[in-house]
Amino acid sequence: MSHNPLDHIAAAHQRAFGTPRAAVTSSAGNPALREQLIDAAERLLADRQVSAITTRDIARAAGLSVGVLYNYFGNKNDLVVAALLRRYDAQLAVFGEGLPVAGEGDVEANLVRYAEAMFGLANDTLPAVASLMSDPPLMHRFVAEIHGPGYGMRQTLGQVAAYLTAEQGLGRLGEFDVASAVTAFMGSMIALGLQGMVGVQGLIDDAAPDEARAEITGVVRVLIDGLGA
Amino acid sequence: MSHNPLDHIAAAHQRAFGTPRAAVTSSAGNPALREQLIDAAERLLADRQVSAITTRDIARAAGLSVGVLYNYFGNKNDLVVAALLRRYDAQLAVFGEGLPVAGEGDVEANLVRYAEAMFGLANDTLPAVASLMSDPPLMHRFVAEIHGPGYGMRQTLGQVAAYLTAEQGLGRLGEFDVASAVTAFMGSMIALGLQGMVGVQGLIDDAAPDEARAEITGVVRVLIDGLGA
Amino acid sequence: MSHNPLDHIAAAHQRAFGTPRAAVTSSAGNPALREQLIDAAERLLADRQVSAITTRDIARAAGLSVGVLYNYFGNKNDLVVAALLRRYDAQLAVFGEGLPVAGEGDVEANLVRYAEAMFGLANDTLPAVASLMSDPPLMHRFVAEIHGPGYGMRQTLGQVAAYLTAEQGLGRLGEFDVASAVTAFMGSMIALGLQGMVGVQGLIDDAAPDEARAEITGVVRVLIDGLGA
Amino acid sequence: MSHNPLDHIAAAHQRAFGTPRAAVTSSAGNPALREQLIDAAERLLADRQVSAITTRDIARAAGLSVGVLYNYFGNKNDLVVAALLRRYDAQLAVFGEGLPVAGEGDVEANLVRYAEAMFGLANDTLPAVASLMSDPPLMHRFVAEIHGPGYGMRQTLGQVAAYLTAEQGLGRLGEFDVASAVTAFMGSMIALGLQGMVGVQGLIDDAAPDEARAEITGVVRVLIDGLGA
DNA sequence: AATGAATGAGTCTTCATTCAT
DNA sequence: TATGAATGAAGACTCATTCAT
Repeated sequence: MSHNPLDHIAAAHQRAFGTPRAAVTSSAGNPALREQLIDAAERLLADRQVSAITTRDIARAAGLSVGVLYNYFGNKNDLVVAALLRRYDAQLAVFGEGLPVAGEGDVEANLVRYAEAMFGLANDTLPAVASLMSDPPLMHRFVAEIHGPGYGMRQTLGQVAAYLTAEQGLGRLGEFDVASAVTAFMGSMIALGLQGMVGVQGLIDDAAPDEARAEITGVVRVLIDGLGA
Repeated sequence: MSHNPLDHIAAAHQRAFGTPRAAVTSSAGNPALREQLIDAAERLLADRQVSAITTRDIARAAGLSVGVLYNYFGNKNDLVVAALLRRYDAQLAVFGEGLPVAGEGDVEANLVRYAEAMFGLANDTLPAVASLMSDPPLMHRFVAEIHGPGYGMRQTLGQVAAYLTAEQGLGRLGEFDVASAVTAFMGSMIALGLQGMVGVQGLIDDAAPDEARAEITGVVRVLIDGLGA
Repeated sequence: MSHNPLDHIAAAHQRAFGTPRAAVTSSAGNPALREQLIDAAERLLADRQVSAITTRDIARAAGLSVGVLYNYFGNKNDLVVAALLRRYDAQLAVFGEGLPVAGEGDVEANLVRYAEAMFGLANDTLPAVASLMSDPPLMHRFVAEIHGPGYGMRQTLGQVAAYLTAEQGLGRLGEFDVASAVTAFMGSMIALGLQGMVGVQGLIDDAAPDEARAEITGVVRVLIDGLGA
Repeated sequence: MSHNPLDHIAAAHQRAFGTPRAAVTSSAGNPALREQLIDAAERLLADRQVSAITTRDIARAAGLSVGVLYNYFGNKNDLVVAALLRRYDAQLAVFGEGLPVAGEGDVEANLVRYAEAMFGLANDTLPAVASLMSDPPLMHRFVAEIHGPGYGMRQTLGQVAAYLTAEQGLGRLGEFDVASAVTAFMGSMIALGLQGMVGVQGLIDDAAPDEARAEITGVVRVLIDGLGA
């Protein structure tokens, strides 16, 4: 149990958030401006896709000129990656908040709450991921960047894995491969998120986004009970 | 159970794939050229994302001049949608092939084969879907287009649903909500697919794409057995 | 009187309309198709400006293929010139119809009717002239073409000149330079025509196009009475 | 007579030419560049028609790059309108200069000088107006733009109207409708101007542009004496 | 160091003209 | 000879990046 490959993450997390990100680009004098730019880009990223954001947009949103961008970042992509990372971090940071602790409450109810958190994460994260897929080099840079210890989805999923492992230890859940279970959990939530993203009547099912909640419960039950006879 | 909302799909599928697709755009004389253009676009779509493909690229890849595109399609997007649909159809067409029939063989082995097929589908389909996310209007056109009877992912998932339902009827699987099970199945495969897509070491786990097969089996087992005590 | 420089025109007119236009281009087999094309172009010219008409438009309107155009005309402009000439001829042909004869009726009323005819001509003709001004080479070709004996505005104005001269001979009008009078008459009507063309509130005055009629009468009176004390 | 609707224009004129034009488009930093672009466009407008001028042409003529155009104008048409207005203003500005005052000199000689000024204006203005006729939306924008107080041809014609009215008041000209007289005057000069424009041997008469002067005198005499017995 | 105007390559689209059938 | 699909030059406009101030 204590050997789950995801166990080491909490520590890594602490380390990671303590140290500043490796400088993506040639840094310049005023760190505040760098932040201003990232903040602006992050804000724009919430509404639009990467490809729909121009350097002018970012500069205007930051209340700065386009030129400064190149004082703090090698190019537009460097800034976008930084903004994406910040966004990502913010989303992951809230993930764990208020999630049930192993051994407390009803297991099924707890799992539903975990599922809901994962569903929210998928909804927040998927657009950015999709956005990056349009730009493979950018994607790879992003992935390389978040792959440092303590970053990324693994972090988050580590919490899920830890919960499942703990409940197993308490005997409140059966024997199963935790990593696979995490994949199934997260994947189900991604699938649910894609539905709502793709239009009123989605790629996967007809359910409107609002009905997602109901579906989450259904999926959790299947995952708990299994398909077996 | 025999009333699962996905039940009617198999029939629709047959109907749909028998009739040719409604013409997406204004057509011109030589159908071969139209195909040539779609083929070229489809080929490019395999490598690059939608936004990275120019009309010149397509024309060059097709061995034609740029102007010809507008003899067969109203604009670049019309052609791209056509190419995307073709890609999609080709992928869906092979989906059903050689999949196990309910009642035959071992249930778990059958489910692994279904899972593998879904995994392949996710791998083939996700890039295009991601690509479209960068271009919401195009995405909506695409979704509207594939939403006709007999189209889309729902079709395909219908086959999975039908299999699960049939095995339930035969008593080889337990009681569960088929739609939720399909979501969990497909979602797990999407999650696995995303891993491989996102770089050597993925968003979700560290497994290289090659190890996916092993993971599929693991996930299927979890789905069958469930997490319950 | 018999020496007015416009006198020779009537004869020239007869000559001109008897003989076919000098072949503008390499002619081809079927004269009917040539006409079909000119007819189609002429029809389109009534609605749109030269620059807004494509070879495809003409071909479609003629019920022919684009290629045939180049069998009967050297290029698009040759056809346009031919159509413009035909249009022009048709407009001039109706000009004389029903205009008063010298010596009959009231002179002022007669002049108003002439003025109205000129106003109508200006309205029909100005757009085409303007259209040609956007394309100097085309303009020059057109002008060269209509400059043959018996063509063009001179023809028409010759009728006005003849009327004025005749009334002078009858003593119903005073002594004045007929050519200058024709210029003043036609010019006034062109000015009135430009007004209506240029928008609700024109370049020259505020009068709406509908009020033109009233203005015509006013102008005619000024022309008759003169500005002198 | 002192209530002729054109009377108020002189004052408006003074007001208008004192204040800078309302900004036609989104402006950018360097006003000199804006001028450079307008100057270049204006220069090109002297030779070619609107439709024959490309953004590249303007940029090259201005010694700038194409992109800069969009820093100072929303689009090509905005710049063209600005250039057209500048051309127009320059022409109108000189119109009044050195024109005779009512009560001084010989009335006929004065009218000839007015006529000559109008002829010059027609020659300078007509090409642009014709140019715009090929592009109705552009024409309407231009007309709307020049329709402000103190703008446009009406302004200029107001000076003519004022002169005529004043001479009437002094008893040096008879009774006639001033507005109609202005139309006849301006129209005659437009007709004369069109002749020279339309080619060596024109639409209306054969006179070469150089002979225009002689014709002006002839027309003025007719306008003064009238056609009446 | 910040500014923001200038740059110009690159995008989609149109259309007169050609030419194989 | 008629057809109409193919061609490709040209047009307006965008936007990441540079650089003089």
